[in-house]
Amino acid sequence: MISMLQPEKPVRGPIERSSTSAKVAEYLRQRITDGTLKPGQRINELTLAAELGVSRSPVREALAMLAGEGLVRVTPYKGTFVTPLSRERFRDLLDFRVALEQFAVRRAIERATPKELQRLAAVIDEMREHARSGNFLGAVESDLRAHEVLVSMAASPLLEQTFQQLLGEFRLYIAATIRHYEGIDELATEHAALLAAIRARRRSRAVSIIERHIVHGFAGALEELA
Amino acid sequence: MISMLQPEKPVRGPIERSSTSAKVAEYLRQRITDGTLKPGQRINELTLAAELGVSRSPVREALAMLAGEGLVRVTPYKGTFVTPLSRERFRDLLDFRVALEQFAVRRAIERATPKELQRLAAVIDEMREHARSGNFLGAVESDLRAHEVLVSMAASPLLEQTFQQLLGEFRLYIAATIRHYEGIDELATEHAALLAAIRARRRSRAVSIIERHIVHGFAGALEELA
DNA sequence: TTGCTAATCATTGCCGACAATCGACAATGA
DNA sequence: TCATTGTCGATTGTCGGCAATGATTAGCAA
Repeated sequence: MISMLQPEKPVRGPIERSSTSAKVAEYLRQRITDGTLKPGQRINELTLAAELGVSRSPVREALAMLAGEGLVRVTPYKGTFVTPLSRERFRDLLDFRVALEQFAVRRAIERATPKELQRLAAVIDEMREHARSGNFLGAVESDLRAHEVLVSMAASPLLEQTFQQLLGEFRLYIAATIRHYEGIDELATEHAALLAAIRARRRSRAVSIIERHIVHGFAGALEELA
Repeated sequence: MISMLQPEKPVRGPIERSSTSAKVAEYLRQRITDGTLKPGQRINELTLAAELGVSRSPVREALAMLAGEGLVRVTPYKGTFVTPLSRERFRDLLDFRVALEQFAVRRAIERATPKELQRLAAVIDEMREHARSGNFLGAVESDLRAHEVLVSMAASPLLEQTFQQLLGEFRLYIAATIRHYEGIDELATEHAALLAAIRARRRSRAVSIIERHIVHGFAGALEELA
């Protein structure tokens, strides 16, 4: 079923691997971050190869790439496993994400263009609209997109790459704790406040808003995990 | 010449790939970070495989892992190349490194144990001794080790992994600009000041010291690059 | 039944070979 | 002279197979 392979996502890090293994890698990223492949689950090379209609070689290369990105763990002769969840890991992800986004905010204040700020505003509007109409998942997606836009405003490829990687793993936890999210109505409000602080170039205020937004937003999820 | 392969480094991220490809990966990391393989240089799979006495499969898997880590770039049917240097990239590395280490400093102030602080002090002594005896490379290595210790004090696996990755690429630039480093005598002094600030739990002071230390230390190198 | 040992099976690690593609150079034509 | 096209060698991408390792289960003895 080669048709299951998506047409090689154009924007995903610096990699442009030989279409086949690149497609397998992208396929696996999808399956991992959307929860089809669960944390800790084993990935059988032969099964996967048959499923995608390719041989094991590109599959193994794809797995090696994902191992390099940290999405899976490989134990020699035992197998490849989706990186498992843990409360400590989530705590670490949260803390590190706060650090990354604070950096993003500081840089955004220095170098964001009006156009980019406008784009962020548009995403926030979208978020507000989703919240108003009760579209829970839509609001969460908009929230994530807003964070991506914020990070892109920092104009740092390294930050961007690191954040994308982190966000991939982060989605695992979002998927696993989705029921613990409350107060999506506040999401847009908080983002709007952040945007205002960035526009006003109020560094310390913006930095503390983003921290509160992230920590507060996932406090419940952290509490209920394992 | 299988003997050229190092005995699978135990501490290097989450990976424990099937010894052979893991060894090849480690071998390549060495060659890349010590400058034997220069930025932009092509890596020939067949040559490398023959050189190490293995087949192309583990070589390709190793290259895929390094691609995931960002050390090399793969272009389909054209080849694998060591990630090239650029002034913009160095600028980005510096900025991002500052952000990471500032995070590390803040966390270290909160949770560093006396034992860890003592270990850092020992490395600084070592650094001072190297500088005094004119051991240039030794002092630079001690400096890097001090930064690693600092980062480890933050007790954040994500930070640690990200920093290690960044440091790998950073070494490329250090190797390329090694002649532009002056004032190694000040290195130990600056680290000592940082350690004192951490011990005194003076957050903002420690954060600004680490920033100055990094930015100032590589200003000359940045200037002279390309 | 329980615990240990050994054989069996599934799965991964590695290899050699073949197909696909690229880059360079020569041949052709305007 | 220059651009275009065709060919060839080199290199990469993929495949199927075999060996090595780990997990499972069957067999046996206490």
